[in-house]
Amino acid sequence: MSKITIQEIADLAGVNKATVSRVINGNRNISEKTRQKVEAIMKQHNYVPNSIARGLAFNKTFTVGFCSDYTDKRAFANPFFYKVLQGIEEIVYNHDHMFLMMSDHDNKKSQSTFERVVVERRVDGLIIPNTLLNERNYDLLVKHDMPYVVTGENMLPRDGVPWVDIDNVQAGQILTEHLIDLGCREIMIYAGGAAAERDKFIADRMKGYRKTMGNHRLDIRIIEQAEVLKSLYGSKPLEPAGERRPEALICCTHEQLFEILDFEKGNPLLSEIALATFDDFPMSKYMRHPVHFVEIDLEMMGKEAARMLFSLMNKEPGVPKSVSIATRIGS
Amino acid sequence: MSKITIQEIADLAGVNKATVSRVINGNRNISEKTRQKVEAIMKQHNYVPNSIARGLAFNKTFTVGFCSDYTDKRAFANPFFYKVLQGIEEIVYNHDHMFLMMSDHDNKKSQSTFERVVVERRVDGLIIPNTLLNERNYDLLVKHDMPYVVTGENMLPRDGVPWVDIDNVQAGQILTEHLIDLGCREIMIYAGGAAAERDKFIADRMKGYRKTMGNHRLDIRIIEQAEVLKSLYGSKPLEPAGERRPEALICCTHEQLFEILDFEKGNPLLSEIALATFDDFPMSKYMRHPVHFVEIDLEMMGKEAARMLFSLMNKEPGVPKSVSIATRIGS
DNA sequence: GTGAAAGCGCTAACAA
DNA sequence: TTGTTAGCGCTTTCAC
Repeated sequence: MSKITIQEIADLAGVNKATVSRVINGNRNISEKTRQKVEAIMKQHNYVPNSIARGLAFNKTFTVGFCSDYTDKRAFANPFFYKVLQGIEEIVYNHDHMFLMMSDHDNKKSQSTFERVVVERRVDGLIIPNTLLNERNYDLLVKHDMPYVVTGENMLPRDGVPWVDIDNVQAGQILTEHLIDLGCREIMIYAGGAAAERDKFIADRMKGYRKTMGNHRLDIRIIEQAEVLKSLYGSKPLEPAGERRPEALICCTHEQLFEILDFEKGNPLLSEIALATFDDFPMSKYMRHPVHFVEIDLEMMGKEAARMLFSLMNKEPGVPKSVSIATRIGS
Repeated sequence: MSKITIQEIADLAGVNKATVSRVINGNRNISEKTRQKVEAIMKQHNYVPNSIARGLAFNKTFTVGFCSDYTDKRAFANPFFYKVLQGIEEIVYNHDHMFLMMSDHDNKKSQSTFERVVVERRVDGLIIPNTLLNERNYDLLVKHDMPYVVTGENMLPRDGVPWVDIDNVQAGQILTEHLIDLGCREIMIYAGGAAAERDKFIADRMKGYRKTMGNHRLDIRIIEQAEVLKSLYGSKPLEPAGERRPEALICCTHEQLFEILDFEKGNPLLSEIALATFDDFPMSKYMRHPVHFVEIDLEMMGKEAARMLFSLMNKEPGVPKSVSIATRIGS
């Protein structure tokens, strides 16, 4: 079954298929009588226009794509990553579009998936993580005039790249503020080696920390290596100020948090420190060492990205080129 | 740009577009010379056939869909759910198809997303969770002759529904076996009220437990309510056998595990018991109360589902109507 | 207000 | 081996 076409509906209704098309597309140049008749027939036969044919005629796919970074296995393995998808998905379907999800495999043959999707015009717009926006992909998008939005702050030195990210500076601030509220004064931040230089979001979180500590006239203490923590409890601490015991440690990423947690075993003194990090996860309340979290609304991030993309696709004027999403302390 | 069509390539090569089409589709009835010339032109102009037009001509979309159960918020919120997606995605793109992901919103207007996708033939095949295979959707799939595979054992009383699931009986067995290996003898299983009747996978896990306990001539102890655990340590235990202290407790789902963990706080005695459940998660090693896990290869489940779907789409003979995937004890 | 016809970009008979 | 022609199902001028 299911092969019912616009022509058959037209025949059944005794009209031309152009008329049926007008009904489908809500064209107003049509008598109420005809419209009703055609609609009745369509309903009766459960007629639904073939989206492929429509796409061909409109030169549109009514589909939005999301391309994840396959090389970054962690991203795909990260459960929270998917909250973003969920947010996107909701907006996309509210706009009566479909949602094509892919990861950027290099295909054995010829092109990467990303390239294929752009070049074949399988979608009308694309959302990609900032890690995927390199020179090559940027050029591809521009050349093919494909609307897109980047999740995570854009790192490519190009102007006008639309992106959506959480406000990492603000996140660093409220987390630090929260620890201060809790009574901590000696608050350290673990930046993990060169990570802060590589990843701007880490640098931003640190900036928020710095700012808040400054506001409260508290000393900034940045840890580069977990090993440093050991000496903090020695008889001769690194800090010239002497015996100031650290009370809290902010980890900029979950990986860093894990590193500290692993490190903790050989270092029981660490267990006296309040641990804190960004982005809660389901099992956090059952952890051996309690951890303070910032709540990051990744679903909102997905939604904002999708909204921005539709604005771009519709060529709406005055679309902001970037959106930062505020975070809050989890309850 | 990017608007280059088959016709223009044909003109450039001085041949008919049918000839170009033959080159594209690897038709062998073509001279090597012409093929080379056409291929050169295509390459030179980065020509890629428009997938929509191809789809229309072939009456195929080269796309496979996955529909998640939106009403089951837990499923979408469950991080592990996405490992399945990852598995599907890999197979789908290896088959040179696209992957359309959706959840089954009821659309404000007219139909549900699921229905739209099936009816508009947006995909050539569909993977859906068993929770979504109700009478209505089943009829829709059959009526529209849409190939599909179900993840999770099929619960709808229909024959020939193709499904992929993990082997829950086997999972129950190896988890029980593992606890026995660890020296536990008094092993309980927490089935959580009417859950076992509602969800077959719970019943299956219990079946595996029963079987293994029987093999080892150990007593089966099924807990229906967490409260029962309290009395086990009382002076007059419920069990007629008297003072047999439970040594391990198997929780059939993560929700049950959480329930027990929450319960544990008011019940310090519980902390002596070994806890076990199915399907590991990233943070498990940092939990206050160590938990034993069965490793469930959800990615494999996705892969098998996708493979089965392609077999169905290609009308291969002798496709097995269901696949059970073995689990193992995590390291 | 409605119909006829051309065309979206591609494939697939059928001829030559 | 290649070109011609007729669709695939829909939209959209342009007449009437």
